[in-house]
Amino acid sequence: MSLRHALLGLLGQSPASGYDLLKTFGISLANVWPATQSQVYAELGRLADAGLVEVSAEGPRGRKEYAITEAGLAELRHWMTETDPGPIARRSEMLLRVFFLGQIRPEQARAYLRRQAELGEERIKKLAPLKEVVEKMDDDLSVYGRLALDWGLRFSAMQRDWALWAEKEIEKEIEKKPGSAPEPEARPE
Amino acid sequence: MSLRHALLGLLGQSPASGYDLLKTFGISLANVWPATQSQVYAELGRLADAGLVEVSAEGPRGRKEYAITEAGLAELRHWMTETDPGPIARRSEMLLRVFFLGQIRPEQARAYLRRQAELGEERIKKLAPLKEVVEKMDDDLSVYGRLALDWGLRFSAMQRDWALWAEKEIEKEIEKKPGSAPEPEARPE
DNA sequence: TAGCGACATGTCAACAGTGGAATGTAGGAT
DNA sequence: ATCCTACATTCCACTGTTGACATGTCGCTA
Repeated sequence: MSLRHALLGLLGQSPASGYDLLKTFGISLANVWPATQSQVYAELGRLADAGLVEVSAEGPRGRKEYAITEAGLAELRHWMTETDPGPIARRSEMLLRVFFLGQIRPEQARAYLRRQAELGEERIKKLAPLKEVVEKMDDDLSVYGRLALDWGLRFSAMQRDWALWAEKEIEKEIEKKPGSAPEPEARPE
Repeated sequence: MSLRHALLGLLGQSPASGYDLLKTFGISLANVWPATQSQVYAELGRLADAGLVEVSAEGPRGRKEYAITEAGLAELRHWMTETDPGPIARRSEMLLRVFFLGQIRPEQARAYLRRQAELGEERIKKLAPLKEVVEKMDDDLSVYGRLALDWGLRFSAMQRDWALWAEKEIEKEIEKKPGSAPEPEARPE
């Protein structure tokens, strides 16, 4: 139930409407905690019911600006300092497939890993330019957004290096026992 | 909907009952794709309805052993070779908090990152001994389980190094502007 | 032979997340 | 004056995930 804390965290920085928050989820938080409209508006309602946020202003078009309350701040700080974040990468489709690599032809398995290395490399290329953009943002986001960005960079590099290494491992395995390919492949039909 | 493919992948290696599969999810797949009883039995039923698996034998206690069908194999191979895995780490509570580190006192922020470094280190210590265990398993798992394990090791090391670095970055930030701590902390009442 | 633990499946309620549709308003440009 | 775009919220149906509960059987051992 961390969407709740994501919203509290955002409102802790400054009051905002659901619409504003949604934009943030679409940009800076998109990669760490995506959320949809339906989720955000619903959770804001629940948060208000619980007294953790309150409507601080109403604007045109029915706009409701929410601000965090004292209780909300306390909850936010408690979450940040007293509880451990859950496991990082609960599910990974990418790794799931690795377990089944023995069921396709070795060249296909190698291609898969090569592709993962490429994806890592691409991600680095996409993230790297953001570094300068983040540098110029308002102070908190500049400092902490940079930390998150760096995590992404390191992660992608690790992914790429691992995939490259893994591909070589499979190569070695092929040389060890050449004739062990599983049946040819789904027939064209 | 990758639980479906996880089951196909497992049944692609050898026929098994829901109970058997559940044990696998509890062990080797626990870290890449956890699943509960309810999910596994329900999905097996759906898979059978779709003709991707079939009951290959019935045992004592109502045991139903499922085997993958030709259609299932085709679907498995298609998934493995023709489709890209979804994004690796969709949500990360750990990184979400990083964005809000400016809202707690700098020492608390540093403590958080130090803790993340520790968790990475602990995870390495827990995973490293498994290397030898995996080495001794049946062939496919030995090769591919090792790849997955190595990913975990590299990931944890990356996490630890990043957190250590990030902590130093915050330290630098503190020195730059000393008096910027947000209000004291939730008061003890 | 009684009982226990492992085997084995099935069902249910609740919640989180996804995607889309419906509805309407304000403000700026033509 | 009109129209378009961005603003802004609400509702809904569907799927995936969790955890708990219910139910029953087999095989070993005390």
